[in-house]
Amino acid sequence: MSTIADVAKRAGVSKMTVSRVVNNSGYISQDTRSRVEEAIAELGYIPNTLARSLRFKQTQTIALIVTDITNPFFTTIARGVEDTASEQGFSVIFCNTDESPEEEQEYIRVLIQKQIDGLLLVPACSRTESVSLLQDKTIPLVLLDRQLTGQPIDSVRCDSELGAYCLVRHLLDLGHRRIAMLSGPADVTTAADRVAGWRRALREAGLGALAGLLHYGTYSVDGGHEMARRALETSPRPTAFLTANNFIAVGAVRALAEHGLRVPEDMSFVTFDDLPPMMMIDPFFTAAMQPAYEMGRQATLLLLDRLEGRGPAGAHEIILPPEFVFRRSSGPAPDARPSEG
Amino acid sequence: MSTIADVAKRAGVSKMTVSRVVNNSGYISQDTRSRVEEAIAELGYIPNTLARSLRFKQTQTIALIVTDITNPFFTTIARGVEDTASEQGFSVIFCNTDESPEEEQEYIRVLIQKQIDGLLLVPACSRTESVSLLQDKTIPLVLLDRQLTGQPIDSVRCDSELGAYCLVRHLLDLGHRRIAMLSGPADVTTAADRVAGWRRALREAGLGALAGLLHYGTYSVDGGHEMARRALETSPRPTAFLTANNFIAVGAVRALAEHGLRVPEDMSFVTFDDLPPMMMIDPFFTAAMQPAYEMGRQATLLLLDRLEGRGPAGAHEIILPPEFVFRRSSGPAPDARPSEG
DNA sequence: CTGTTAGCGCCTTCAG
DNA sequence: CTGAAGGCGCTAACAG
Repeated sequence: MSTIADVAKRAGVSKMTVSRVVNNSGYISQDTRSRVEEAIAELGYIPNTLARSLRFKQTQTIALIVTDITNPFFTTIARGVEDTASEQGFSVIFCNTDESPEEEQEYIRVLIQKQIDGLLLVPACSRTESVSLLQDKTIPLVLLDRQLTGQPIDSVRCDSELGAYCLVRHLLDLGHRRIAMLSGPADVTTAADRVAGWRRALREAGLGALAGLLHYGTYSVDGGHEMARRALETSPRPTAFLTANNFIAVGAVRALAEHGLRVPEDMSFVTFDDLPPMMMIDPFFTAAMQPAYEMGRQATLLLLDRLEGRGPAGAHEIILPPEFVFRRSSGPAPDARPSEG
Repeated sequence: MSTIADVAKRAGVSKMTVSRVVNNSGYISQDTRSRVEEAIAELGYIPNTLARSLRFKQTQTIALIVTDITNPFFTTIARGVEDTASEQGFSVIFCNTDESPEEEQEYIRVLIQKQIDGLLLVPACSRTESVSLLQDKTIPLVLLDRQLTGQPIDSVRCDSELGAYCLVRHLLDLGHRRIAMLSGPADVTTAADRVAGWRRALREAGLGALAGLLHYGTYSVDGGHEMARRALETSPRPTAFLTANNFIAVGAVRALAEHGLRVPEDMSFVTFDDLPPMMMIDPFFTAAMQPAYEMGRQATLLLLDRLEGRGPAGAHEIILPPEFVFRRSSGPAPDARPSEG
């Protein structure tokens, strides 16, 4: 691994001169410049960013921490982040917490050690311990998708309350009255917001009695499966499900199949997050789609602004609207259907 | 951002003593140790890994470059890599080339600048330019999934030739005789290997005339769509498709639907890579599944061995077998079916 | 236009 | 058991 000193010696100049050539700064005679460039080529010299960062106290690197790297929603966010960051000459370190606050804390520690310039975080829970580390160090932070309790922090998310509200309205319009909510963890803000939207729509429709209709679980296939089983045991049985993310939806559909129930004939179905279009053979779910790529992009732009001391004073909240697709998974409520005889 | 000097001053000791406490090295009296620990806690001191790496000339960081981060096959590999690396105290930088050799070259450059200790690479093409940079610097390299032409390099991959061979045998057993191959880019080794397995199975079955049956394209939904369209124009039309990855499979299924063809009645279908089980409502494809997580894990273990100068002399090739699932997408050939009247 | 000095934060080496 | 000096590779600030 040749260093700037090796190049300098070979070209018969000082290290400073080499540095100037490499960074195109200051005045250099054409003659020495080409001698230096020649030496660089001969040695295959590649500058050491570490040393540079040590001087500049900045690494041109940001990190993105998500809770589940297998979820296409988050990989799409990741693409938005990566594309936007690299446009501006920043590298991204991706981390995956598996929804564990402890892992999150540990990653944040390591990332601070690595001197990242800023962090994009999908928090594993709404508690605020892990980010206090960052705030002590005044490392800019932008929250993605989920919020934290307590003081306001820059954040980019999709309007979950509205999304849930509209999905429920759609079901109400189809004649459904018993609409179960299969949500995420109670201490994750997106789950709480989606419950709030569901609740509002039902209340407005005069359906205040929600006993047995609300279920909390994990944002996973197993979570969806388990909540659906619970929901199917209630009596009278719901005629429609609202699921709070794509994994929950898949788990719930499996549970329905195990019970021999058809969608939408026996159970209508609406969900947050579509399945990845790439992998979809048969588009099926009525869904509130979150603009994942755009969320990643906006969050990165905001963070990079903060790095340069720009952007609005105080915490900035960017809330993007969901898009809706209406497909086969939602149909009329059984008792709202024309009789079949 | 407090430094080791700040802690030293506050504890009334030298920087060296703080360093020894932080790294648990050398002898320290219990008294000074607790004084130092107290100062660390008060200042929220977190060591600067950059400075450390500059001294040690190693960063405890490896990188993984894949060609398509939206493909679940690669994200599963990524999980295997991340889990294994962090077990051993290494961080991972993930990069995405979008199948572009230029992006690949650029990433490798940046990663060398960042002083990564080693690289896991899914090459965008079989040419060898981009990795020569690494070899100059003697940075350990392990290839994943795909190989390069020329000199042998440590690599971990799945047996593509065998996988394709077995899938075609399955189709032959079902009575198919015209089996089209929809493969990836001709200059990607996995695509070539899968073609080779297809070819061998057909040759052994005495079906040497392959005119019009072999198609090369990109590893994408569009690629699959386009190859399937081409394949459907040939006459006589094939009765079965072998697709070289999951995206090609999805694109091909869509093309079939557009032509009003049913699977498997009008066209049988086998593929490499399953769709992600997480996202699957209706398991459908007969597939050769590559052990993605295990590939990531094995590759990382090999790379970490190399970092410590361990492992077999010469290039080490780890070839894992595919697993097979037989599902609804493949059925008897039309003319092999019992007549229906 | 080019070179020298000094220091980013850390740790190895060698004295106390 | 603890500390002082020096250097990892790079560049800003100041000479020349």
